[in-house]
Amino acid sequence: MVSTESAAANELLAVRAAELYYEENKTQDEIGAILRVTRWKVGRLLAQARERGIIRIEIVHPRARRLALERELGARYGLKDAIVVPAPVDEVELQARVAEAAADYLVSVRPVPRLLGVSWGRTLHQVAEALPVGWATAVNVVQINGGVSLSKRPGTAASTAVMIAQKAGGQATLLPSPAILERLETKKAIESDRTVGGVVQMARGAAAYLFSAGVADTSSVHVDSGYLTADDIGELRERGAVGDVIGRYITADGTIADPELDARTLGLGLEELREATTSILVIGGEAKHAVARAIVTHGLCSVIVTDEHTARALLDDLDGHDSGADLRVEPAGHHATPSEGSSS
Amino acid sequence: MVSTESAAANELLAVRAAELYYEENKTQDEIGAILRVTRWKVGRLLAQARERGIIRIEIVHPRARRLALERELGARYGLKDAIVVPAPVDEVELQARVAEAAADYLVSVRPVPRLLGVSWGRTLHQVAEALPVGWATAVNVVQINGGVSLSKRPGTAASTAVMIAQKAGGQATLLPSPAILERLETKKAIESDRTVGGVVQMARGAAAYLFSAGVADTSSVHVDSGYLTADDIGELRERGAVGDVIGRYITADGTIADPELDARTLGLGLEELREATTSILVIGGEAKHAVARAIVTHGLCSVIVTDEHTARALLDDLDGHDSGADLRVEPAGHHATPSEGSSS
DNA sequence: CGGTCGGATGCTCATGTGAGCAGGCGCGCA
DNA sequence: TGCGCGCCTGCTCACATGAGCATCCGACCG
Repeated sequence: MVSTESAAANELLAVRAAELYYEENKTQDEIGAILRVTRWKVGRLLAQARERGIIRIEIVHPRARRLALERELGARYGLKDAIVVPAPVDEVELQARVAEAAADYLVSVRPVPRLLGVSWGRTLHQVAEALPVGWATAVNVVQINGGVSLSKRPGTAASTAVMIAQKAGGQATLLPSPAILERLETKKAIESDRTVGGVVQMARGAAAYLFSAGVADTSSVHVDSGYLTADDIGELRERGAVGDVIGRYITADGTIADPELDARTLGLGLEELREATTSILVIGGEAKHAVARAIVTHGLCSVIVTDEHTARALLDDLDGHDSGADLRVEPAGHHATPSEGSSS
Repeated sequence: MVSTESAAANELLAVRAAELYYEENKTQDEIGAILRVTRWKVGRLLAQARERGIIRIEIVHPRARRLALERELGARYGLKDAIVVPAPVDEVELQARVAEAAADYLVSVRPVPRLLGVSWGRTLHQVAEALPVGWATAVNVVQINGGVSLSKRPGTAASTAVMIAQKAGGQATLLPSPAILERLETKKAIESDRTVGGVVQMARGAAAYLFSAGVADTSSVHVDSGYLTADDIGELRERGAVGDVIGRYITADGTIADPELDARTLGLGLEELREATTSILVIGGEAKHAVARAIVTHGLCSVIVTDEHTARALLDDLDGHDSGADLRVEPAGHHATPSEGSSS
């Protein structure tokens, strides 16, 4: 077969052309002279080499992004925006990068929200730290779910909201209440208290929300903080909980795992999150793929900031995961992205 | 320090620009619009990103080459040509690629040698196999050092020369003699035999030589073939031998390790190799760095075909090299390579 | 044997891109 | 404060490049 033979020869030519073009910075014309082909053919060889993946261009930088994945994610789940950072091998580094990216994104959000609702946790704390002083002017911050001032961990809950507000020269309004109350009556009582209910009311009016999610396991801050026991987590998992969003445990279906527990959970509800125009989910790492999937497939966020592994996991279709999305992978992104990207 | 801050900002801009340019195929003008800078600045950011190594362009293909290393090698050792292939993790694969590259090179040698002198060994056998049928027309081949027809290995010695000749539609002239004789007298006697001496004489007239080199250890084909014992190798190593070239063991200084042994070695001498206009060394793999160095530093080859690790080892300067390798790695290559490469 | 089709080839032309240069800006130094 | 000095900016212009098109060649089929 002559065609096979010439195809192989062409591929070799393409490799030589690519070397001369990308490594030696020669012009296509010069390459043509060297390889004894016309410069147009050189151009075609190079195009071919790029298509076939012979040439790999990679941007190696901690702040690099994965725009292709961002587009795919956004298109697949109808997000307003998606930010995907390359995943380093180191989990700690990964969390740092995601947080940094979230901070970058927050800075660039337009219009600048006058009031920003935030949850708390390890991730959000890192985001707060990554924000530059003066990242915005006069942005007030309100805490959207009950928090742990009692935690032994340095700077959780309150300090996160405060730091974000401070760095924007705004006021922070905290939610002075536990995340989960032991008795429903207590929760109702505390909720009706002006200082608590008022904050929740204020949170409902936030122009944007910034939140993360936790995994339903014993490493959760809820266990650390004493709101839940290992047994509680065990039961939640039996009910299909994959993780929590602003304190509320959800299943892969995006439904509340334990309504009774949820009723005792104080703060913004999932509906408010779903209906918000800007709700930014910051989430990264292997362990959180399941929660992340639950959140994006059920419209609980309009923006996601994550790492490329999580992004790919979200785009990979898992054939059989009961109840929920039954996604099917499309070959590749031929999405003719008509709109210009946003995020600068 | 304002400069630090703006430099960091610039770097981020460069990263964003690179992403949009290389991953999204946007024009510099478009990128300028997105990042709110002029298109000239975008051009400069991209140039900066390339310089700083933020953008990594790699050509992933088994037949790819390392032109930069080739140029450096050629310049450093005054070679006519150097062929460097990327090194895969797998040693077997590496040998295959080097052999393939050597075959490619041989095909492209101009003027086409009417008579080609070849040695034998595992490497050269692979080269012979990698040559396409009809790689040249009417190229005759002559064996340049004594060979093992007796070896248990399939297709060594004779078959290598024969295969190369056959594929070029030429005649192969073999050297019907052992590589190393036990007694000097025997060697002299056999050498003076017309059928042997004539071949050696013919070999001296070859227009080009193709050869590899062996390591001075017990895995050598010389040991396998029974020409040398493990003890012989031990003694050679004590005398500083790093390996053999067409059957002759040399030290890192490029001198004959054991003159007495060498006198009993039949075939072309090192001087003939050194003075040849085209002598192509095919060598790859970790173990052969020392021999390779001895060969190139002492002008025994005019062309080298190797892998990138070997190439880098050859370019790394070792301060004190007294026979035993005592390598010292230098930070990186800032070697200004002034001359344009040759190899087509 | 002649017709037709698909893919590759070499071209024209519009656009994209890099080199080189004048001006401006901020910094350091007196 | 005033005066260079060097770096950065935005520009012109020449060149490199990719899109689109007419043509050619070989393969396949009636």
